[in-house]
Amino acid sequence: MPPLPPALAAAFLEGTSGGPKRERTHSQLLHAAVQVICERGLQAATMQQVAQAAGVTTATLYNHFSTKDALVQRLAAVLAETLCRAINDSYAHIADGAERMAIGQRRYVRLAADSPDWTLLLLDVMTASPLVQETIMQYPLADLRLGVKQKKFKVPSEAAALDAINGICTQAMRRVALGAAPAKHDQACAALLLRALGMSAAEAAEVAARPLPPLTMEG
Amino acid sequence: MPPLPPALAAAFLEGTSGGPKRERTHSQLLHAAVQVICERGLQAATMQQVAQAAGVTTATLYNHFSTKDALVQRLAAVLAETLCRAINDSYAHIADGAERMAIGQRRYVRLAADSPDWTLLLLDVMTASPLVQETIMQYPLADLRLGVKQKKFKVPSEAAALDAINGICTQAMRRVALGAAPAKHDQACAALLLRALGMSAAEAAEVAARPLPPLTMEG
Amino acid sequence: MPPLPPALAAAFLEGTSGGPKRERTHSQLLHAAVQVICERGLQAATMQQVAQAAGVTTATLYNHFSTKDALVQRLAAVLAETLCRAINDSYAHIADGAERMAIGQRRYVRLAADSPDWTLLLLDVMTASPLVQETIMQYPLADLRLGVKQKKFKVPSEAAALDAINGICTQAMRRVALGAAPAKHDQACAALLLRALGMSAAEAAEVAARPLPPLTMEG
Amino acid sequence: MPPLPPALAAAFLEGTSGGPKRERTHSQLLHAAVQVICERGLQAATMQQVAQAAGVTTATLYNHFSTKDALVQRLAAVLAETLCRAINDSYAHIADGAERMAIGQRRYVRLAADSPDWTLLLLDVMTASPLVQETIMQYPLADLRLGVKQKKFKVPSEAAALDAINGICTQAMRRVALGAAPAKHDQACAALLLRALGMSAAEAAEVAARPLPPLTMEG
DNA sequence: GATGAATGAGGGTTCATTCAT
DNA sequence: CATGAATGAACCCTCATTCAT
Repeated sequence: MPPLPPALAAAFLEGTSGGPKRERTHSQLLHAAVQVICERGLQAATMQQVAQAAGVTTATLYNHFSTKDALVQRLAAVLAETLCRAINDSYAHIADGAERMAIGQRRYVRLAADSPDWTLLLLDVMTASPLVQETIMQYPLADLRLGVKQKKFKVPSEAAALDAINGICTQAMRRVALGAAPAKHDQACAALLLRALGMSAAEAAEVAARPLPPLTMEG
Repeated sequence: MPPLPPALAAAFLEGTSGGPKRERTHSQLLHAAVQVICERGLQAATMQQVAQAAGVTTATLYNHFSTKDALVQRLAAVLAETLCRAINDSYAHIADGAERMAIGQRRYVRLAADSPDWTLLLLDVMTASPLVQETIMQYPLADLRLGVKQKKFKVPSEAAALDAINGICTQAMRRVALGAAPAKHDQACAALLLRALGMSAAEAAEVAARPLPPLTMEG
Repeated sequence: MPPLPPALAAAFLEGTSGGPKRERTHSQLLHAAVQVICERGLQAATMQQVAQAAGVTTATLYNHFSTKDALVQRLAAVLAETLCRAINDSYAHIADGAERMAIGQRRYVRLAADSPDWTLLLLDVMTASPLVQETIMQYPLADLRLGVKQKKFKVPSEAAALDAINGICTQAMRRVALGAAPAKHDQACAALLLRALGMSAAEAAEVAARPLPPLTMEG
Repeated sequence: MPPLPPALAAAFLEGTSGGPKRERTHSQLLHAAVQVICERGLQAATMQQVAQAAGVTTATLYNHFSTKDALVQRLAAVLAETLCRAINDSYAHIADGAERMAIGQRRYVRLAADSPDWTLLLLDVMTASPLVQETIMQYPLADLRLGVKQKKFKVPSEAAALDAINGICTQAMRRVALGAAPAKHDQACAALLLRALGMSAAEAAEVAARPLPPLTMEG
């Protein structure tokens, strides 16, 4: 399963082998979907391909997900859940809103370097699932508010700030995934983001350059 | 053609009536494509529907565009060309790189308010056509470099700056097109962008609040 | 179970609560089938839907009826049995073959007014089950022969008479069930039938207008 | 094309070889539909089978009939049109409403003897297409009214009379098609029908026994 | 006897695309 | 150049039915 980010594989794969049969199949189907969508793209991927990749018939696939859209939605939700939890847990011990923001941002961008295909899948899937997008944005939103309360950030509107956070991150991920980014793109983008949110250039650069806490699923 | 932004309609429609027959048909086909894609979405739109909307047979449509992808690419190129030229022309007389940047950004965001469907089409089409995206980005890139030369901007890397420009703008457009934006979202986002590019909060806010030059196609 | 004709519900429902477990389940399955087929139509109804309506799994349903056709056949038989017995019992005390014929006919037509969905189901199911149709026709056949023996009827052939009986009745039921029948359609059709079987117009009208004996399941 | 009633084949087949290509294909598709539905039954017949029988792909079939239902409706309409016109033309010269009624009825019943499969198709298709059924009933309705005006018929209600006409005829056709009818079933049923409509037994028998005018398409 | 899970076989429908005219 | 007509290749989805537990 090459495209799966190694750091997240463990968490996402959990349940593949244990648990009752229905849940095992369910997991296998989601994994097959990841594989296929990574290879062919979201809209070119077919239910048949997913079923075949999972080693079941389409009928079985439809027993678990009543439509292709339902499968995609569920996949988006699971991916988002897994990813957000993993990243967020990695900096649970950081109290500084600005640093939290920078770490989150940089983690996503680095993910794109580690697993380009997977990242494009994620971006595709998010666009197709506004609900999940909102779920994801809860995390940076919390950090944003924390930073504001700590007087690190000052923004004209929360909506604009969210657009900056989401927009810069998304764009950076896409660029990195496509292989068109210079070195330390994650830091540069994080610095720009912090500046957009109201920090001075110096501060922003410093916070954005701090070492990233490790990403483990065991914490 | 309700979804076409009125300000751009004239420019885009040019060529519909004049010129040799082949070019007229060509234009009509592109217009039909805009209509259909606005109504059904990029991927749900079919060649048959486009042909019918243009009042020709599919075979004729294929005489002009050898594949659906070619049609979409061409449409993207024309849309981008028209839009960029119009917006860029509107602030040709502005010498301040920062103000130029802000105006460009705000114009795009306002477009989303005026023509939500058309905007979503544009965003769709851009995602599907990296080449065109690059073309568009030439304009803000020039303004970015101008601002840097004028010491208004200071950025860690051009790539990061472009991601900020593109990302914030795209996200803001989407939010506005979906009707989820507060008032003056264009100004707020422009201000954030200018801050990201290195301006102080005060300066950024002032520049972002300056009146927008009118958008005419005749100038 | 709204579509079940109230007068027949009791008889049809008998066995739902009493008896050994297997028979109770059997009854419940048939009832579920009635419900589902009334709602979706005979051919659109699926075994899954029937099972779900009965609160069991499809596998259980298949434990009782080896195929969908078997279920339908059994349902047809039970419906016919229930219905014929009820109607026939209601005029057991009538000795006049012509009156018996008229009552039977009118009862069926009235059933269509009381329970249109159920009636359409019945017609569907009959068409799909010639054996059951023949079973039903035994009752009017007996009345026909009685009437002939009593010199009330005189027909060129039994087959033709049966076609008249069955055809007029079926058609009238359909019309009534579809809501396209005038008032007293049952009497009018019964009168036509009696005339077809050889009675004078005056006699036919008189017999067809006699009061219907009540339809009870207990008598 | 065994199941097509020879007498009607000519009329129905007209257009198979002449005319523009689209219409030729259209006709071929309808013929293929007749064949397939006769062999497999209405609901078991698939679009694929029809397409294959016509020697085209399913896509072509869908170019002509946008859904299976559309195909069936159109087929019903064409069959009804062909059949009604042929039968009606055959007794255009008869002025007696009763005789017209008897001829129509008998022709339909005889049709069932000549082409049992085709008849069952017709009955199936009619049930699935109430609009067409109404179209067909226009012809006997006209004869009914004529007979009433001529004082040959006297009926309690037009609706009841139509049910008798339609019901007896349908039932007789089915019985004959299934091979369960005695000799001269057409005459017997016609006589019953005329009696139902108010004629005396003697008159009815006499009218029903008159020779049938020939059924030619050339008239 | 009931169940959970799975499936084989196909059904209707779509659409980008081609080619003789 | 435009067209009418046709098509190949899937696609999403359904459902009667089975079998290990």
